Amino acid sequence: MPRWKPDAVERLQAAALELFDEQGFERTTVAEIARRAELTQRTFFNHFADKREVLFGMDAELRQELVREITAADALPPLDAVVCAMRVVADKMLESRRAVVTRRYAVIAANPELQERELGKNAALTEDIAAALHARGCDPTGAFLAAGAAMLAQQAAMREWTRPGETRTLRDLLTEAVRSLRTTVGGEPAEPSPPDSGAGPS
Amino acid sequence: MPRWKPDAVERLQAAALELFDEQGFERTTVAEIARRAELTQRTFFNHFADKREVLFGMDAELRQELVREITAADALPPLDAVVCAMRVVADKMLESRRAVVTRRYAVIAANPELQERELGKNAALTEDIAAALHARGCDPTGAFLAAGAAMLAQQAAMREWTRPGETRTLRDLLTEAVRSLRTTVGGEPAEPSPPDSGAGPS
DNA sequence: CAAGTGATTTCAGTTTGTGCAATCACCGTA
DNA sequence: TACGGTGATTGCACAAACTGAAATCACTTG
Repeated sequence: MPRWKPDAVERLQAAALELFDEQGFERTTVAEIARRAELTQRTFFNHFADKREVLFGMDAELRQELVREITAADALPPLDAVVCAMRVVADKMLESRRAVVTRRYAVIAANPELQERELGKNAALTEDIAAALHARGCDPTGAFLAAGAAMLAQQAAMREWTRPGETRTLRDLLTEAVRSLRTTVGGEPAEPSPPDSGAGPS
Repeated sequence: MPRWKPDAVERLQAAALELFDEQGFERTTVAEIARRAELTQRTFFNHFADKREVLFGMDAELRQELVREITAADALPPLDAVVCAMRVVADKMLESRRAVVTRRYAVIAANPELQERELGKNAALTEDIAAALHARGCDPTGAFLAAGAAMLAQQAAMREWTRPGETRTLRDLLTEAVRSLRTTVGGEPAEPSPPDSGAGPS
């Protein structure tokens, strides 16, 4: 007979998601999560750096996979390479888990602290993408802008994808978002050098 | 004789910036900040929601000013309106305080928790910008993408502007970043359609 | 001059997060 | 079989972040 029930990490993650969903993030204490997972508070902090981190488990492998796909898409220009990689990851790792991802997304959307953590994860991912592009010959600023633009489209797509009535695939929503972004950013008759302080009304 | 020394908030902000700069964010305790400002820990938490917030004071007025400028630049297309407003705000509120802003930026860059908070502030600002654009007739997704793109350029510009040797103005760096973003996002050989503004890059 | 206001303080308490030592089933090895 | 090492878990003690409630008291207002 094993000394401990297996899958402590998964049990903690599941308990946390349940409790956050039931009563909110702030009203849930770490001791409570641990109790429901039949573990102790101390064990929780052995597995997760802090209370929020319990919701961000699959981040590492997702990031790893994405970077791999980017370096694989060597032929395409930067933004296309990233978007292409994102489509692959969307199909391979997100599309099948739509229910869980949506639930997690709702929990995060309901709490500012969790939103901040997600923004941090996204920023780290952006840096990784930029690094992968830089390794391919992009200048640092260009790499950062391309990575950021791709993440922007990804965010817009996720917003739609996690909507209650939505049925389109994340892949399609991402493609649509990229097209929209290209329209918004690209097709503007802007004059690059207004004399000073703009031709503003008022 | 007044009962308390005036400007408690400013004193706390100054003390916090000093201490974070001297010994880092984590190694600085709230009690320590309060002591240097000749106040108590409880007073600190009366003025700031948490330890990080003490560094993000001028956010509110900056946001307010930016939104006003955006609604003022009614004639321009979305992205240009936002960038134009950002240039005004850069000139009016940032350029003169380069030293302080750079110092604050360095402190934030040195600590993940502070970076998360800044990302949160930036996200909130993005939402405000998107709301202002939406009020002008943009569709929600388009507004979000335009706001995000502008913030992306702004971030890239800030990175350069706060570099040790850098002498160019934030306004110029922002303009340059926007140009770079338009090149990165717009000029892709997948669908080459630059019908106007004949200066095709690459 | 009495009453009210509001920034500050004190105090007691909860929660997060950490360091350290102890437990004890499991595993490989003699 | 015996035996020592490994590693996930736990208990305990503790710093630090935050919170609610009540008290203080210069200043303001009527």
